[in-house]
Amino acid sequence: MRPTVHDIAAEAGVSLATVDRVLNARPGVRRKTVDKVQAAVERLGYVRDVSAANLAKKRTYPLVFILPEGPNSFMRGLEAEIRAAMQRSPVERTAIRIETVPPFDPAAIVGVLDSLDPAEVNGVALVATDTPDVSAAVDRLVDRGVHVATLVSDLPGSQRIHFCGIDNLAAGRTAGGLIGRFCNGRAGKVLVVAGSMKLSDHMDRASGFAAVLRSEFPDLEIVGPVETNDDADTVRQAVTAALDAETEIIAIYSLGAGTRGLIEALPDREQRKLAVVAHEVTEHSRQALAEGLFDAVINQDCGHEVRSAIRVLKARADGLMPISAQERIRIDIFLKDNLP
Amino acid sequence: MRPTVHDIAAEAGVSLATVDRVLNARPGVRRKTVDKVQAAVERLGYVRDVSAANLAKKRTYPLVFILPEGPNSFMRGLEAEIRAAMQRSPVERTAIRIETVPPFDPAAIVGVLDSLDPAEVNGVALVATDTPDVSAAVDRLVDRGVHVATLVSDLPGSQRIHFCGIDNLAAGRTAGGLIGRFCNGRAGKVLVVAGSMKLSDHMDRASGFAAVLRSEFPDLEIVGPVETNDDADTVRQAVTAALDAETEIIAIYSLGAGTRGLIEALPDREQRKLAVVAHEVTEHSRQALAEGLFDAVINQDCGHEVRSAIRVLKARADGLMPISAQERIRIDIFLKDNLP
DNA sequence: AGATTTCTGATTTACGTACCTCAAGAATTG
DNA sequence: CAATTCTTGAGGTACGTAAATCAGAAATCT
Repeated sequence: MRPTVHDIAAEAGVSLATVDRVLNARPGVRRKTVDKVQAAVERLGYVRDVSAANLAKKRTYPLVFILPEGPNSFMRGLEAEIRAAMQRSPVERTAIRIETVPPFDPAAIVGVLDSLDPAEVNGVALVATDTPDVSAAVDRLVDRGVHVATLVSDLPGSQRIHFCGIDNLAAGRTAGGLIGRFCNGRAGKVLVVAGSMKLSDHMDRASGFAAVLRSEFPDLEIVGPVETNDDADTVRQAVTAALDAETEIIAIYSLGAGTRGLIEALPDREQRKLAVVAHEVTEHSRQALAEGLFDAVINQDCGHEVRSAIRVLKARADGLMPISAQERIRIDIFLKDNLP
Repeated sequence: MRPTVHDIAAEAGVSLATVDRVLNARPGVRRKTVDKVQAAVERLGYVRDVSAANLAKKRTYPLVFILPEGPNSFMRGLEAEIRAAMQRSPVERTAIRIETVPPFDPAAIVGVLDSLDPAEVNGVALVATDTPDVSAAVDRLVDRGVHVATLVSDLPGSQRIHFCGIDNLAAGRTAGGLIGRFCNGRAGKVLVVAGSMKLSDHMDRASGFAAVLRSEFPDLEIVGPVETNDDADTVRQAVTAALDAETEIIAIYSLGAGTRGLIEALPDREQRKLAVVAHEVTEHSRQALAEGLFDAVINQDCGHEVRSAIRVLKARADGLMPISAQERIRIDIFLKDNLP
């Protein structure tokens, strides 16, 4: 039978109330007594029964998610996952609110961050543009006692407690490794299409990609990155223009969104053998994979990211440090052959 | 505030005791009353508070894991994950026992299965050889009222309730897609190294691999599969012999274990440009990837598999059906660039 | 109708933790 | 030394569900 607080009390030779004070870090216990209790906890291997604890303190965690509005499939998928988490609210004792802001609009994010009331909000997860004003607004919010985690795209200079997303440098390297191997010895140019260099995830992917090409595949030369603001039409025009202008392009790495535009711009498979790697499994990219138009798609599981963000924010609200090893989000690689 | 059993009782116009009888499927309630209560549950959107329920019924789930002994790194990793789950036993209310058997020994598995007492064991997860005797022993155990799940390698003909593992056909296809693209137009032979065709996971991988090569990369011809019983020394000898005999081999797909042997048999990267894809991230394969000796490693997260097995067996012990969509184990692809 | 069986209500206890109050003991201060 | 503050003990209630008992009501059968 696993030990209870009663067993700890008996073992330590103190009362139940004292054990409770120690376990919940309440004041009014002498240092020596605290040690006695903690020793007893160690000896008996006591672990708090989370079920019972949750039952007793019927605490709820008010959280806010901030993400860009607009047609971006990935962001809409992210929103769907947040809504799924809201469905689980009664079980997880969360109260989640979603705030959407215009994409690529630092000022809008700052506005939302500054409007949050620490009395009503326990934690915030946001998809941020990596700009100084957003960073400052995050720091202000943290100073006001709200825990902040970044989602999908990081804010490295800020006081956010955690980044819930993939290692985008590694993602870029992976794309480089794949494209390099898919081109397999052929020399030529690789078109890199990005959304915005204001986003740290796009920046990181571009860097990682360039690093691998430079060191491992020196015969491949990068064209770009072309910035498209993740807009499908812009992507289509940019890719079409680049393919027309540069006949030596043998591969494309699309590290942002607007995948539909990329697909529309791609020439027939037979005409021109391009190695294509894109990001995020969506309806469009899935079909492009299946049809052989894309060779690989790098994906981040936004369900994992949302769940991780909630865990981390809840843990911090309880004064615990998140176990970062457990919260690592993996980079998924999909070929047509392993599409779920 | 979310509704409680008391609210249900009031809403349905019955007593708490009756609500309890209905919710826990206890006998002694008229059909009409059951409907009334269920209607009230629907109306109020009642969901059982798992914390409170777990607290009240202090049930434990005795489970048994059966897996092969021996030096196989993957199996030892699996065992480590099971032991990690045992650490969580107090929280998850499980009582897990591990039984190891000699590898590739159906009779030993049968022996263990037949020795289990339904009174003491609630569920079994096993890494099975796909042979008729094991299948029959599983069916006997199921008939005696013990829930059985297969782990890593399936037993398709049996009455196991669930397979906790990856889609190995898709894994084989993925390997085919990767190797096909890595060879990129070159014609030649591909050596396939397997552990044992008694294992359904190895069978499936080989089939999926062959299917993709046949349909998408007809210039690549399969040599093998060579059976090695997952023994490193046998793998080394087999690969060395094959490479000596067939000078046209340009790629290797190792779909089983004994990865150390494969690494030892591989010629210097410079000498002979081989595309190599293997399975499972272990200490050896990780290093081979990092050194550029392997091009890709396909992995299954055995931590996920163990946790999934426990969830499934617990759910079945409570008479619930597992949500199969949630229990799908993903196929991980690792390059040197995205190694965790 | 009465006897019997089948349902239902009312009530209680337990699970392990959180959190509260009140009183009394111990330690510290002036 | 007394006055004060700090620690501790004892005891209680609450959380929502499970599981049990027992008496009484309702339905079914003879």
